[in-house]
Amino acid sequence: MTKSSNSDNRQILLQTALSLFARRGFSSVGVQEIVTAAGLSKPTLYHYFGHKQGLLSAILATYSPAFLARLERAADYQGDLIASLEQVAAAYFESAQAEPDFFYLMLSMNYLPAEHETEPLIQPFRLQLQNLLETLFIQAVPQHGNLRGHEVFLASSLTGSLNHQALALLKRDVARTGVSFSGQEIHQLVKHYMYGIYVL
Amino acid sequence: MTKSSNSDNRQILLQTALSLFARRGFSSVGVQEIVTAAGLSKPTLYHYFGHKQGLLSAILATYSPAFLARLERAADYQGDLIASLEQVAAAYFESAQAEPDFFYLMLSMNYLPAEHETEPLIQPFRLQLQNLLETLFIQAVPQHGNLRGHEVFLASSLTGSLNHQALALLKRDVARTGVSFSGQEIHQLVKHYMYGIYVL
DNA sequence: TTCATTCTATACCGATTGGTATAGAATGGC
DNA sequence: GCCATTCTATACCAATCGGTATAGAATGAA
Repeated sequence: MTKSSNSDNRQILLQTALSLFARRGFSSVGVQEIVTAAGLSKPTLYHYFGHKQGLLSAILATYSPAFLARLERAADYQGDLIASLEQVAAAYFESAQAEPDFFYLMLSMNYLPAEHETEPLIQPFRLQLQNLLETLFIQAVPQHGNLRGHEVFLASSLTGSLNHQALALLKRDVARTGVSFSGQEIHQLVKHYMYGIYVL
Repeated sequence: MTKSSNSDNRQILLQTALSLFARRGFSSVGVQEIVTAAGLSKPTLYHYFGHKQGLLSAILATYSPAFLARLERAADYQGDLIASLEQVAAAYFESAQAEPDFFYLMLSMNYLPAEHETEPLIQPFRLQLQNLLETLFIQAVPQHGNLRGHEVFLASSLTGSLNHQALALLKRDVARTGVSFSGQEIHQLVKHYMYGIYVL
């Protein structure tokens, strides 16, 4: 190599595309629109990402590791399931707050049709998240024997609640600068999840 | 009027479009692909639906009333919240089973970005569903005073759980002829929703 | 300096996008 | 029969789609 990589433009393209995809969806945003918004040209984009899907793939590769790592730390089980769940919920909402565009993109991709062109890209992410939560519940089985055999259901149900709650908050706060997730919502969600409706 | 309407082709186009939208998403399916799959031509489609969005709008107008009416009947509160919730969950899954394409389309549209071109079409549907469930919880307040003030959260959380559970089942059973939702999943979901994890 | 390599833009490609102008076929009212 | 209306197809529209051929600018290694 004789020329050091000028990855500034790569970053600009990545951010611009993320913003547009998160707001209007992958399929509805054209490559020309991305490069125009970024103040660059198509060959630059294709130099760094190869094709349109590669751009989305790079977005996932850039943001999802930190997201999943943070959740994995939060899901660390130390004998207190409630504490772990509250940490997971907090990490989930805080990640959404830290990278709202990425979070929104993940959220929408997660519910896309099975034969959608982006499904192969989101599937590993979904599986990792599901595994992460299942592992937490499996670890909690010794203290909570009644969980046994329900790990898949519990992980799926928790993800659904977190997603839908986050969606409502994102749509509600769409006009503000930052999305705010109060600790109250976290406690409410976890308490309801653990004890049902009678503790609300 | 001098010629009675031949709405067969209208129905064919509606069904074909529904099937394609449910499988690959609204934005990824072109008008030409729809009419080719239906064995018709573009002017026929534009005669009945005006534009591409009108086609999606007609799909919603055709299927959502029955879906919501069925849920409304199921959500009828007779003093037993558990019974109502089980009826709602059963109605939700049975509707998904009865019209899997429509259900999948609703599900994916529900989590699309706020500025997606189809958001105005799905918003009324989402609000009606949310209202329907909130009303149920409000009616249950006299018997369950601790619910008061949490109706919005509970309706949102329930929807999220139902959606994510339905998604998992749909993806799991994607290859089979019909999607099967066992009564076991319904009981599990409602019991967990009411009493938390300790009854599983 | 020379040269290989990286990066970027102009201009273009064929294919497809949503949508339509035109005209003809079908059909019911009269 | 005749006419109005509904429905449908061929052929077309400008615009955009994802992607690229070509060439030049920039830069580091030698």
